[in-house]
Amino acid sequence: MAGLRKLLEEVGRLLTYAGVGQPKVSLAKDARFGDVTSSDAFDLAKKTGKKPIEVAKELVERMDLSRTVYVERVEVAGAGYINFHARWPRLAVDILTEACEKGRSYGETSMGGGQYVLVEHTSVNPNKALHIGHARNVCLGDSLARLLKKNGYRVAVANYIDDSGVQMAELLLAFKHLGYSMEPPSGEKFDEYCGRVYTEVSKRIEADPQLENMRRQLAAQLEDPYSETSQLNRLVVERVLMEQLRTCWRLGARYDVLNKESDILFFDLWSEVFKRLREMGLLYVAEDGPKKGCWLFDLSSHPKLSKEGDEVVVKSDGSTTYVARDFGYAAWKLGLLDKDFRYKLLAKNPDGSPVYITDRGGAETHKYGNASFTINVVDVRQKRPQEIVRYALEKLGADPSRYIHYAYEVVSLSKADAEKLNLNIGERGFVHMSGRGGIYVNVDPLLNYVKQKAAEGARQRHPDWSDNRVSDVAEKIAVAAIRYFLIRADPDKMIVFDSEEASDIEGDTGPYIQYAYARATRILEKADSQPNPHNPPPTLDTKEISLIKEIGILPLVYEEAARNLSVKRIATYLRELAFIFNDFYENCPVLSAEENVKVFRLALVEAFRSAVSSAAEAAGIPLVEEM
RNA sequence: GGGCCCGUGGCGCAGAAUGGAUAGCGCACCGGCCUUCUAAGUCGGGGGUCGUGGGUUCAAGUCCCACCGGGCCCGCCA
Repeated sequence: MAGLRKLLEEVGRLLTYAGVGQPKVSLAKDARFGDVTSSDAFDLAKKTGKKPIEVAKELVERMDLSRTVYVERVEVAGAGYINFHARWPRLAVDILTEACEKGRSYGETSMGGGQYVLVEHTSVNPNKALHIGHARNVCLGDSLARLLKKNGYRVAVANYIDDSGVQMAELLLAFKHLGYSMEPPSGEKFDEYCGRVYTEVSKRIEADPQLENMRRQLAAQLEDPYSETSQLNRLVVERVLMEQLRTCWRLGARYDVLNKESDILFFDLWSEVFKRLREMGLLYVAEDGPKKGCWLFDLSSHPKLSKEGDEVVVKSDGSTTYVARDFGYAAWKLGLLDKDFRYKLLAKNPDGSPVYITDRGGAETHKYGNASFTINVVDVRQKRPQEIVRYALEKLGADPSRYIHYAYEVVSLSKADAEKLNLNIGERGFVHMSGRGGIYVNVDPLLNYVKQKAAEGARQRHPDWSDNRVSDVAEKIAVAAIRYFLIRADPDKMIVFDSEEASDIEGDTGPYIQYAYARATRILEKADSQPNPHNPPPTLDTKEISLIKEIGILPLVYEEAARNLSVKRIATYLRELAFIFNDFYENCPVLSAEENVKVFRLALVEAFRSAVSSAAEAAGIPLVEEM
C-alpha cells in the first residue's frame, strides 16, 4: 500500500485513540500546516461547548507518538487545527521505492475489483469528419476508459454508429442524384469531403421541396436493409468510419466494438423491450391529438418530465424513433435481454487489439453487453432523451444508477475563428458549431496546425534532427496540447474554441508536462550512478519533500478521479506535478550533488517519471523523451 | 411556461464526494535569470468586494433561498 495512505491511516488511528469518533483528516494544502491536518477539534468543541483550541490541546495530549512509524510530531495551530508532521526520510523511502519499482503502473488501485464497464464515446454520425466538439467527446471518453482501467475495472469501449438517419439520406442524395462524385478531390480526406458535400446538399434541400421529397424517399429505402440504397449506404458508412477512426487513433483513442443503429433493429433488441413495457401498461397508442396513431411511453409519473408530455417511441407509420432504439440498446448494455449482436472484424487499433463492428452476416459473437454499469459520453443537449432511457431501464427492473449519462457542454467557435470561416456573428463572442451549417473546425487540420508550430520549435532546438524525428515529436506535442486543452476544462463548462489558444504550447498546456518529463529523462540519461531510494539524506530539502508528497498522492488522486468520473482531476494533477518538478529542477541540482544525495535525487527523478508516465497514460497524453 | 447548467483579477481557467487557516495558475503587461541536469522553463511586480442581495455556521468561492446576466433542452430529427 502506498506510503501516504499509511500516513493518513496512522493519523486516523491517533485521533481515534484520542477520542474522536469519525476522524476528519486531509492532506495539508500548505507545508506550513504540516503534512496532514485535522479540524476535528472544532466539531468536538461545538458538542462540548469548550473552546476549539482547548479541545485540540487535550486531544494532542492523549496521543502516544512513541510507537508511530510515519508521524513525527503533532502541533496545535490557529484556532484549533491539529497538524501532523511526517517522518519524511522514512515516508520518502516507501513512496520512492514503490514508484521506482512500478514504473508506468505506479499508483494503480483495485477499487474496481474487476467489474466490467462499458464506456461508449465518439458516436459521430458517419457522414462527416470529426470536428473539435467531437474531439472533446473522444478525449473525455477515452480518458474515462483509461482512468477506470487504472482503478482495476475491466473496460470495453463502444462507439455508436448512427447509420440510418436523414443525415445519411442527405449524403446519398448527393451521390445518387446530384452528380457528386464518390471520389474526393486529391488531398482531401473522404470524411472531410463528405462533410462538405453534406453541408452543400443541406442548403440546397432547404431551398428546394423537390429535393426534400427525394431525400424522404431515400430515407424510406434505408429502412429496407436489402435495398440498393442501403447497400450503397453501407459502403459510404464504412469508408467514412475508417477515416474517422484514423483521426480518433491519432488522438490516442481505441475501441473494442462499433454498434450500428440499423443492427439494433436487425438483431431485434427493441421488440422484447416493447413487449415488456407494453405489458406493464407504460406504452399506449394515442387515440387523438397531434400524435394520433403513435405509440407513446408514459412519463406521467416521472418527477420532472411529466410536465412535458409522453414520448413517442413508434411513429404512426410504424417506424421506431431514436429513443426507442436506445431503449433496446441500453437494455442490451445492462444485460436485460437474451438477444445479442453478431460481429465481424473491422480493423486493428494501433495497439494491435481488434475492433469489431456489428454485422448481419457476421460470424463472431462477443459478450460486450451485460455490464456492471455503462457510461455514455454524450453532450448535454441530450440530457432529456438520456433521462428517458434511464427511466425506462428503471421500469424494466434495472438499477438506474448503472446507466450513466456522462454529459459535457459543447464546444463553440470564438469570434476570431468564426471570422476565419467568413461568418459574421454580430454581438456575440462565439457561435455554435453545426455540421449542417458548415460551421466547424475539424480535428485533423487543427492537429496539423499545432504540429507545424511544434515542428518549428523542434527544428530550432535540434538542427541535427531528421525530418522524421521532428515530425514524430511534433505530432506528439500536438496531440498532448489538444488533449490537455479539452480535458482540463470542467465538463459542465462550454469551451469557446480559439485556434490560437488551443494551439498554444507554452504555459498551462500539455507540452508543459511533456517538457518536465523530457528534462527528467535527460538527467537520468546523463547520470553515471544508479538511482537509490533507500538511503535518503537525514534532512530533505522542502522542494524534495513537495515532490515526494505529490508523487505519493497519485493513488489517492486515481481513486478520487474514478469516484467522481473526473478526468479533469488527472489533468490538474499532471500540471501540479510538473510544476513541482520544475521547482525542484531549478533548486536542487542532481548530477552535481554529492554522491549520497545524488543517488537519492536520481531515485526521486525516476519516481517522478513513474508518476508522470502513469498519469499521462490515464489522461491519454503522449510523452516524449526529448523535445 | 417547465427543466438543466454556467457566472472567480483585462482574457482563459483551478480551487479535489465531506464548508476550514493570507483565494491559486496560465495568457497579456513590466522587470530579472541560459560558460551550471534543454529558457517549450523559472523568479519578482502591478492587477480580485469569488454576478447581486439575504440566510445557515465558530468558519462560506464552496451549503440554502431569491434575484440579475449568459448558454442549453422541452419535434411522429437523430
